[in-house]
Amino acid sequence: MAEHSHDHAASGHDDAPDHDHGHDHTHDHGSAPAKLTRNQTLVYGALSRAGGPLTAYTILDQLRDDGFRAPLQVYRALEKLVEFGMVHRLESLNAFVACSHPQCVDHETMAFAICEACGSVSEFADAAITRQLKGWAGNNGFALAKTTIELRGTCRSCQAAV
Amino acid sequence: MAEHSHDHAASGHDDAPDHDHGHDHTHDHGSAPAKLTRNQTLVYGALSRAGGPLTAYTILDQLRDDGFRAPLQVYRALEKLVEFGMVHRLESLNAFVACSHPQCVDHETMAFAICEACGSVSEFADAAITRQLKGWAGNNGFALAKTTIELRGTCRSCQAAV
DNA sequence: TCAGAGTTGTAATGTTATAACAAGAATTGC
DNA sequence: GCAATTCTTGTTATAACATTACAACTCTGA
Repeated sequence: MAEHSHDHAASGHDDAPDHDHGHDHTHDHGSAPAKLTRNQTLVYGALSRAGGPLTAYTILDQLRDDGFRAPLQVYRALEKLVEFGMVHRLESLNAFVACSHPQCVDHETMAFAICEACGSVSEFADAAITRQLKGWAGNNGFALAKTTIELRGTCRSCQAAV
Repeated sequence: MAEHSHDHAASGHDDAPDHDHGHDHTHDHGSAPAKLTRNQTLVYGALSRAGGPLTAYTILDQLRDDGFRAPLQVYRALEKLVEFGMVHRLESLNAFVACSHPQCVDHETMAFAICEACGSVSEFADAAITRQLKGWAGNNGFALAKTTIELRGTCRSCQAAV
């Protein structure tokens, strides 16, 4: 797949995320729980360490030593992590990436710019786009549940490296 | 999958498209050729008839009687049709849909609203969104090649049918 | 301790997509 | 016409991505 350089990356902890800092807020729209399960922690750790998109099967391979044997172990963890807003699925890549946004930013209308040369992904939110899409939905009586916005192209550094 | 009601639908021809009306324009950015091959015609016909998204394997099944035996026959035709701008790939569905726009509208920045209840797809273009995305790309030195915008939710008629 | 809910392990299978290779048509230049 | 080239096709096999089904385990609260 290539190098990946995600904005996220390791910011101190090379291991699993420090998921247990107390606040047990209970608004149920998909926010992170107080505590992740072992498998969820392992999968999230793999994605954080990678700093870029990984496929479920790549994650599986990386977690063999931790006892992972079957795809479903990965997919189940990913499902929850996506639900929690900690991980995003990149539809055009059939891959998953750790969310690079600190706190509870929207999570429903993120956009991703995927470099086809190096595989890096930049995650961003654009209020105008969000507004525009919600506007279309409103005008057309469409009850919006989730939005996928993915840009494919070549990132700045890969263009420079010509 | 369910009913599908694509804006496109049959507008006179129930059969393969009338791909041979003379004009041999030669701007090579992915416009339709003067003539499609047999397989391309069959695949495009299946998508037009369906009036909504089909997976490659569904198309394959529909074309058994026409001599199709292997997925590759479908994928190869789809690849060309997408290149020509006559078909779009829906990433979040792993499916394909005939383009519902008459002529050479952008084709690079279409958006799709997919009803999760009935499977219908509405294709639309929004200049403001396009502008906004190109703006982000410009500001971030990202050379934009292709954009995927897919809305998931419930269409007006499916909401009404509660 | 028991019931229930959620999580896990595992095998099998389903679905989507491509690689590799051989052969068949169409186009071009002569 | 007839090569040479190029594009398209057919076919087999395989890779890559994802889910169903079922049994067992673990945690929590009454």
